[in-house]
Amino acid sequence: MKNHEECKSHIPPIKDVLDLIGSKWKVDIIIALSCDIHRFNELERQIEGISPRMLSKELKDLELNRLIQRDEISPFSNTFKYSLTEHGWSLREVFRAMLTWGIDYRNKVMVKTN
Amino acid sequence: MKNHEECKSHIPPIKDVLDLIGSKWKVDIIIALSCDIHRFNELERQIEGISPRMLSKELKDLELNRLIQRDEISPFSNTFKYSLTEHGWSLREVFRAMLTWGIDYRNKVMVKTN
DNA sequence: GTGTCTACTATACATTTTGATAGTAGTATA
DNA sequence: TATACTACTATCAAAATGTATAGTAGACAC
Repeated sequence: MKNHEECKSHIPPIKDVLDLIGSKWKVDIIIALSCDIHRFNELERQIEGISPRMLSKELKDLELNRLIQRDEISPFSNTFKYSLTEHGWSLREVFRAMLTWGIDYRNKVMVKTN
Repeated sequence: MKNHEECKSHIPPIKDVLDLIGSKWKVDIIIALSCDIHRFNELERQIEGISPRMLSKELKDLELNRLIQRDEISPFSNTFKYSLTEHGWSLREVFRAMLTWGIDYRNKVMVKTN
């Protein structure tokens, strides 16, 4: 990398990604959705330890940021489904890079920060 | 993606990455180091708003996780330098993926989560 | 009309993370 | 010897994040 201003310009977009997917349950949710789990209760059951409050909140964040969308399954049914938007799917590349690095790291290093 | 167990196996390595670089100042620090800024005071000056307490803590986390290393510049000098290890450098790919996605996202969407 | 399921919301609390401020030990400089 | 610089550490407060628990409103099943 050349000069520090150029370096610095990389920081905000990278932090955006972290803001979007960095809270405790977002990765779990996005991966579940990418794996054909769509309804609130299904997510609640698949994601061990999550409370409805957190699930609801994280879903809302993701929806607000257009990574997922919420649709009624059929009118008057009180059932909804969540699914990844195109933006959400496009995170695949980021996840793949993290997965590759993370697996490699686990094999080589691994000390917990806290 | 095929079955949910396979999906789930992706989660821990991805969360490792987030644990390692997800706290408030880690990206700033790693990018500064990748850009030839090496000493405590230099980092303190370049990274706007960071307190010595946080800088110290984040450097220690990163060192503990072998993403950076700390070396004395010369013996008895009370000056040190921090630099990326090979593991630290290997994050480049992850950062590149996040940067690309982040820039694209900024151009297309962008609503703040909180 | 009672119970059950879905999809949540509300309230309060606990924990974690970050910030503000001041201080310290060692070396170098005038 | 006094001042300043490097590289931190300590203490406490504030803010952000997450948890526990209970409750609600609509639909459906018997």
